[in-house]
Amino acid sequence: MRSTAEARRVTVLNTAVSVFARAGFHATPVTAVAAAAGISEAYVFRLFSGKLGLFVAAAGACFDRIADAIEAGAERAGGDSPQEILDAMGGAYAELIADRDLLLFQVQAQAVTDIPEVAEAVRAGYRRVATFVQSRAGASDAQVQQFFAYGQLCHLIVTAGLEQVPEPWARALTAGIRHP
Amino acid sequence: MRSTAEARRVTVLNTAVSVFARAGFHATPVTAVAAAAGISEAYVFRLFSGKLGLFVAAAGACFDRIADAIEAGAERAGGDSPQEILDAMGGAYAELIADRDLLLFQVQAQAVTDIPEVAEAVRAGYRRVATFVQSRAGASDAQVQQFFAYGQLCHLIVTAGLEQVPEPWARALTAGIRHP
DNA sequence: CTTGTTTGTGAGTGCACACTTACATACATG
DNA sequence: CATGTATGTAAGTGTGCACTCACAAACAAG
Repeated sequence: MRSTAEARRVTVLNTAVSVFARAGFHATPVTAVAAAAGISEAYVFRLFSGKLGLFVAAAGACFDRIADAIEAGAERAGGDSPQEILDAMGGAYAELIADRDLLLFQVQAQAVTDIPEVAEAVRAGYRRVATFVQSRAGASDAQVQQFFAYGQLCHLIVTAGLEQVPEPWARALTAGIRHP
Repeated sequence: MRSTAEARRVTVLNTAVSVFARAGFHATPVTAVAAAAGISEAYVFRLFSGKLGLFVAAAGACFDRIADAIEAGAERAGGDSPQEILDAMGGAYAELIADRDLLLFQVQAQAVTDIPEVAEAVRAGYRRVATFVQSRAGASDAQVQQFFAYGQLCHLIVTAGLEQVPEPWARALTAGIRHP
């Protein structure tokens, strides 16, 4: 016994977020997650109820980390106005996704929402983040909507690699987005 | 000989967009596309260079249809101001994606941008649409950016099924989005 | 009708991968 | 030390799927 099962689950989940982020649910064999976590494939299947259970749990971990980062960002806001708090949250989010894993995992999760369990996990994640953003910033519906619209734009920018494209249209889409 | 190979390719591509849209690249067997197109799997492999070639070609067809719709929408704009033309384009896009296939295909394509050929196809698609929107509407960079940000928000709304969620946060995110 | 070309398919082949089972090893407790 | 329990794995098993190949049927042209 090197570790407790619960501690293993936590480390496996964090590596699962990173590994699933690259190639997505269907293109990522459980072996890849197991190898990255340093344990055997068989043990992953004992820790989680199948590949789907692992992915859904990883989605939970992903949104947990996002919610925590946004919450911490709000604490560092320069002022009390909704827009100032939203900007602080956006900045914290931009810093968090600099390593791209959390952002890409969200994209991968949205791509497999034809699986009901995944769709519910995605809704639960955005429910948590959206309700917190709205209540903590005291922002209007329109401000919250804009916050998430530009968040989703980041998904396009990163997946398409637009920050590497020097053409004018790409510069227009990436303008003002903090180091994505 | 029932049809020419070129005509077959066109019909296969349009069915491929619909079929890939549902479960994505890796979870969709070529058999599924072939069956939906009413031909054998073997013939699909003769018409296209492998599953990846089929998917990339389908991406081209997808963005072709989007570009055409936006172009047609611009013609029906109520006025000449950039915002009016953008609104007309947005309306045309909203109508087009009512059947969800084109929208979901974009999501699936963005999810497999770890494959370089797909990433390039996605960039080419958005390059075409973005440059047209900017030049045709005469819109500012910020207006173009906003146009695409809210377009990407539609992806989240549809994949997560937010239009079916009666809770306040979901209403905020979907407010003003035309029948997604 | 014969020969050639294009359209089309049935029947494989080989491999990757989700999931299981039987077994091993560490640690705790009496 | 004996027994029990939790952690961990090696070695399968079965299936689904990308891709191929040998072959058939339709059409064209001489």
